[in-house]
Amino acid sequence: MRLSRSLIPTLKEVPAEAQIASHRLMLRAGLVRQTAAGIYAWLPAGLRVLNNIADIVRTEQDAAGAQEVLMPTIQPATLWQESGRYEDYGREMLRIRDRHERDLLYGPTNEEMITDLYRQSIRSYKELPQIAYHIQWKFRDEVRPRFGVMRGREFLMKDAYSFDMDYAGAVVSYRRMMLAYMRTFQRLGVKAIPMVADTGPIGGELSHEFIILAPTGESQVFYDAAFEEVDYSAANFDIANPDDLARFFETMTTHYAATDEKHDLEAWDKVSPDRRREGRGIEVGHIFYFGTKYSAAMNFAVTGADGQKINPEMGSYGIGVSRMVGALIEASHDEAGIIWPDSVAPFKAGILNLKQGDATTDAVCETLYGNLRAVALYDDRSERAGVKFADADLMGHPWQIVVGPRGAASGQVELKRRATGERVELSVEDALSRIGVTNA
RNA sequence: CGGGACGUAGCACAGCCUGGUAGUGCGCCUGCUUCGGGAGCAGGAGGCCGGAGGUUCGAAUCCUCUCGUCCCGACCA
Repeated sequence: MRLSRSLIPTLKEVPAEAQIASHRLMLRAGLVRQTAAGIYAWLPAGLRVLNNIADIVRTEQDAAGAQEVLMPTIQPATLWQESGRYEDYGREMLRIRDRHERDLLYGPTNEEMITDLYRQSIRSYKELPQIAYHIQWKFRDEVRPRFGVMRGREFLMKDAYSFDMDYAGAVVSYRRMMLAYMRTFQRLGVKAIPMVADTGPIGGELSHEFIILAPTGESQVFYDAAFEEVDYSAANFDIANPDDLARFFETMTTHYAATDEKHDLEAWDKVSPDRRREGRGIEVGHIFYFGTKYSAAMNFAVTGADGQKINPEMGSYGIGVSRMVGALIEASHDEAGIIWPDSVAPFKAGILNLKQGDATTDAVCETLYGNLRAVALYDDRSERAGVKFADADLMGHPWQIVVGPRGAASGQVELKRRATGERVELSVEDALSRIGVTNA
């Protein structure tokens, strides 16, 4: 994109409402604008990040054997009355009434709806197990939205639901999702630690929160270094193989990990001191098994091999996609701005034309832009160099290609790596190949 | 949901106590100079002071109501 023709309004000063780093940077870098408390419009650069994250989540869900669906944002109250949650959910649920006085709601989650969809069509044990997911906007009318996109009222979430014939099958689905999550977070360029979470009335061990490490995270976390050493790749764990999943699950659950609320000093003492890791974290995902809670309440039963009706065992698996945008920034920024991981950056590279209007400089920039196109943001504004440097650092492109009149005259550009600050002078061709574009 | 603040130009804020022609910095526009880390000078545009009522000769300023936003705490992807 050409910056001069883009709705990417960077800000030099910070709007008063933004307190935490990610919120300030998201506003300053022109990723989002607030529309109402906890409700944001995603501008071009922000939307690209959101889509990049969603794509990675999607790829890993598909690889785990989950199938993508898309359920609506608006749901009929009747479904929730069946499960009893219409009354239980409280004021967090945004309730709506249509012109026919029918009660509707803006979905905060989708257990009821997915259960309804399955009960309509799935009759036999031969059709299970299955996992379905969707990436959809949710609404929870938080009393106090804050931290920008990290705790908004409207948020984009990937939620998956598993259906199995028995507990053993549900465990396999659970582990499969857990592995998919670890791979997802790895690809997103963050360290994530699974932590045992409250299972509430369901009981059991099958509920985990995924905390990604960020210096400004909301809770203190303690964990064994073992989590940082696991090889989550397909070479090590075949996600389709239950034995591999069992081995994976064991490594995830035998090592110590807890947030400050659940920190167990006795157990912590047993972790060898050189392996103790402490940090702060942000919750970005949650998976849990809840048995037949919804299948029983909503009368979803399939015929088993023995002819008996059985309520499938269910689990649900969420990743806060929009929250992840904020969390990634919390995990990766400095004084000057955002430092995007390559995998999610809105633009792989920023092209900085330091002398707009200079024939040679313009020509070199156009060549670069012609090769990079959609993966680059070309700063073609008639701004001074300092402004362009500052904005490029703010926006956090992994690479900056700095084109000045002196270098341009001899075919040289400067390539800067945002994460390290390292700069090198090289030819246009070499710059392109370093970035990973080879058709120069 | 308890507690506390704040709404004045696109952004950050002053003015309000003590009513009397709405200001500053940044940003924006024009010109000249400058030109590799948020330039300088000169000129200019931009406000129903969140909204509604009230008090007053006169309200950004005082009073009442209302809407919105933020912060702390309890709660959540």
